[in-house]
Amino acid sequence: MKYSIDHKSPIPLHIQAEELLRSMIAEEEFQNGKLLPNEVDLAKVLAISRTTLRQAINKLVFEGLLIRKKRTGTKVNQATVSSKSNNWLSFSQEMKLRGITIKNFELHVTWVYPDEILANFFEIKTDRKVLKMERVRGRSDEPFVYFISYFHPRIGLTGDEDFKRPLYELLEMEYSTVATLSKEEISAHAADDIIANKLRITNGSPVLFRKRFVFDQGERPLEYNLGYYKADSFVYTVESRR
Amino acid sequence: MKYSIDHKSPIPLHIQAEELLRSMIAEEEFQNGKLLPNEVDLAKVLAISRTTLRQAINKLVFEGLLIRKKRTGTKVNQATVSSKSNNWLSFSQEMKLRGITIKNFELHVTWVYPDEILANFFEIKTDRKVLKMERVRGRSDEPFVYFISYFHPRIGLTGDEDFKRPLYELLEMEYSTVATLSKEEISAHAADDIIANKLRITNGSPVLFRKRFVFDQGERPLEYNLGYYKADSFVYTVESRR
DNA sequence: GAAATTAATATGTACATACATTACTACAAA
DNA sequence: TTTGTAGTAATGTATGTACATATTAATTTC
Repeated sequence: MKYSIDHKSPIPLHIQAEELLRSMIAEEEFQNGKLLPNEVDLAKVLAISRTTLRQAINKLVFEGLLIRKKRTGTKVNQATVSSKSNNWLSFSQEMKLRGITIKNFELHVTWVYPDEILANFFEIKTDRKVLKMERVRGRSDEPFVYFISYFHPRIGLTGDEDFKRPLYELLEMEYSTVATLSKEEISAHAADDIIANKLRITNGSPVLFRKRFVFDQGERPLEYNLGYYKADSFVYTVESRR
Repeated sequence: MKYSIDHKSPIPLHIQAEELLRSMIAEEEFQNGKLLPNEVDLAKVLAISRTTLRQAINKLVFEGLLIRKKRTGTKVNQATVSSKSNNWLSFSQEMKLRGITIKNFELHVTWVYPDEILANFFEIKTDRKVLKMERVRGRSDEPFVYFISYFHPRIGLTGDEDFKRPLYELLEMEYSTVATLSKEEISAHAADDIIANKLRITNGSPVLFRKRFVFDQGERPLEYNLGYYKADSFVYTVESRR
């Protein structure tokens, strides 16, 4: 069986089902509009109840990844090209979901002294070094984002970690640190020398700038992240209700 | 009983329950952190099954309006209350809050035929005219945003309204149309001739571009709004929790 | 051949039920 | 005072079942 579910695992079945559906979604044939197996059959194959399967599907429908249609079936939502704000997929996962393979152009990890702003956010003194990570990423030979991240020393990162793994997974698995709250500020800027160079664009070109403050469960500061996106390569979507 | 559900109504019970929860959420005491009735009891009071009630609660939890906690209960997510409602301040209110007085530079109102995209969003034919509003606003003698808005003919705007009043107030008071859902896309662009001219910047300068789809209670399309903000004059903030 | 009818098939709604897990409370033991 | 333990109250997980509804596809009728 290609897909299967472990009934003995402590991980809830609907979560397993959700993960499984996500990997199905990532597959090319479903990306191209092929219908997923119908609920009754799929539930039978996975040996879970239809209710449980629907719980998993519902979540993805809500996220906008799947679309249901009566008498027809359920398929991947092709219209959803842009990302949802409250979905916490990491950058690479997000891109993978859209069939874009990410290439890392640069990856520098160093220890630096924080400036005033950073020390203030982390609630530490400026003589305590923090881990800084710089990263340029993009598709094929075209970089489109330049990230700078600072991590709170509390986490316990050494700098020798495998930063090619999804970041939040790394933090969650290895350092039992879970990012639960993020405050972001988005604005447009003109690229300065450094950024223009990293993104291979001309000085003064537009970039989307995202500043991100990430907190853990206890609302303690975790990460300070700056992202410079080449214009038109990134669309930020927000949905709000009152 | 204050809250109740009509079992004879053709509207699904879980939808009725959802609406009911929304009105509970709107109440002050719950806004202030009071726990909702527990699921078992509430289901009993409403005479629906716990499963059905959970279906309704789940949706609101997904939306981030409610937060569940084991052994404690379910309550309104206070973090979203503040930031979300902030999001819904109108432009001039928002600016007033920051001590900036807004000046209107241009205000054009015309009737135009919608293009394909707009007609599709409004779910109307391309031969039905819609109201278009263009606006340049800023502080003292410096314009910093160029808005283009299209309004659904259903609303009943004539074009002779006083558009200097706050927009959402106008719609709510005079046309009993309440905007409840907005989907936004934010990206960075280079200004073209038209935009550069409106904002008095040079061609190719960075602008923050915000595309906004606004819906009413019934999720029917209301307004399509394009906003071009001069770089550094506008920061978009988002807060999200998982 | 066109229009109306019927059947089939997928998701949609709803219930009753059971046990698991989490985390708070209170009390007892060390 | 601290630590352990049992009880309890809430949400979390999961199943089986039944019928409703919408939409496509096939069939019959005109």
